[in-house]
Amino acid sequence: MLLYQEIRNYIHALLKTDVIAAGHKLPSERELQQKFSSTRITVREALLRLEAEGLIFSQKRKGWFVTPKRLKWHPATKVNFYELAKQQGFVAQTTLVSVQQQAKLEICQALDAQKLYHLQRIRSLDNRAVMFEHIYCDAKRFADFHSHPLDTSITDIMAKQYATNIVKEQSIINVTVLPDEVSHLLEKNSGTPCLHVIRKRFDEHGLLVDYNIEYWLHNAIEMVVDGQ
Amino acid sequence: MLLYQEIRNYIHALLKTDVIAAGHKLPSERELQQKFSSTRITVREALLRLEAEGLIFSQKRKGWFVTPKRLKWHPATKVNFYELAKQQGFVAQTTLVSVQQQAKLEICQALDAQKLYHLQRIRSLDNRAVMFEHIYCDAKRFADFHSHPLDTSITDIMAKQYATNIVKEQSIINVTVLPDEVSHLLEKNSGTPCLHVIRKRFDEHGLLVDYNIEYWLHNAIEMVVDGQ
DNA sequence: CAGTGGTCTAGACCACGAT
DNA sequence: TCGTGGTCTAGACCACTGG
Repeated sequence: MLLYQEIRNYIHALLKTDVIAAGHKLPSERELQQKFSSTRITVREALLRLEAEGLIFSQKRKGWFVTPKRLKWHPATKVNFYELAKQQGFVAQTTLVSVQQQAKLEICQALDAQKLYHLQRIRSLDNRAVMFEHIYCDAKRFADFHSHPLDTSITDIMAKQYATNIVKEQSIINVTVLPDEVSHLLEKNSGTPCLHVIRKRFDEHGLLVDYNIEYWLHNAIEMVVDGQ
Repeated sequence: MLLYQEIRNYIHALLKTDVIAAGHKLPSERELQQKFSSTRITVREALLRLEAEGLIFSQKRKGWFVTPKRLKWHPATKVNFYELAKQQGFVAQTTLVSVQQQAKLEICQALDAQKLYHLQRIRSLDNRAVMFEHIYCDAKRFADFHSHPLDTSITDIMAKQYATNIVKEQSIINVTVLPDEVSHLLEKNSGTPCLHVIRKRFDEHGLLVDYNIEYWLHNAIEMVVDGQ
């Protein structure tokens, strides 16, 4: 049996038997190294695989922790993040990182807009940052958008303040790693796995309302897709 | 700038400029080590991140290769794998690994069956194995199932031979790593990232028809989900 | 057979966190 | 200040691939 597999199995067992509960800290790399008379490289081999598996995650220079349960997420239905989280026993939070007006060519064309609002937000579950998103929408259609509380539901603001309702959406989802700017914002290491989601939402006339790029930590969600 | 980031950027550039085309081999780890006056550990740090990103993959002891383009997959619609692949310019293939009759308790209950057919199959695109699946269905409902060509479309066989049509399905999707048995079958390393899909399919009476567990290489597909 | 990636040892220095 | 993980060096042996 490979050594890193033994270490992996050992930690697996710790998690399975709830010796270490969700959110709690694992023994340090050096402790594990001693326990298995090995080296940090080999210990990290095991830890990185467990991270890829979604069972543990690291916080920069703080340690390795057990991943909390995943949020069940329905990418095919327009859901209110807070509602969804609450139903599943999480406390959800949204932080507005920045609001800008700008004009990214490709997205302007998609939205048929001259100028864009560009929001950047972070979403957290139980105080754990799990998602970063860019939201782009037409600055003309949503005039004075920044005067609304943009750390709440954008869908609600669009519906109530701009009589704009989302009736259709499309998501394109890839497994990849966080871009370095995003890993920095989420206080993650470079190379952290994630789900990259491009989400387009349309109104009743079939017009594109907003264009969103989301990065979800791969271990924070479970997707549920109903079909046909 | 970190050394492994430099190596990563270097390879990024090779891919971006098509110096190395999809499916082709990267320089060996030792070549890269020399080029950057570094060590294999650091080179592998870069390669593993590029793998997590989905840009390259390794074949055991053969080398690192550039990932071909991803198959666009619609988990919310029942699709014919061959059709889908063909439309996107891939040659698809299915290999039957095993057929058994058995009685796994949990799945028997879900299917309300006494005995199950249990198929194991591998699916390939352009001769690259990209998915492993378990298919479970009621052995009584699908009597003599094994007498049909089980390396073709199960949906078709059920429709044509058993007058059973799928009208609804649900998928639960998680990002994780291949279980070791599966990584072995797909000739992948232990710890290879994947999408783990549990797919349940129902007939017009709302009865569960089959229960599938799929493991897709994370770099082989892109999910497209339409909503509302 | 030589070359490849997979695994492993035994160290080191650093930035940052907790205290 | 001390412990943490993040990065890096300089080697090694092995199983397996390919010619």
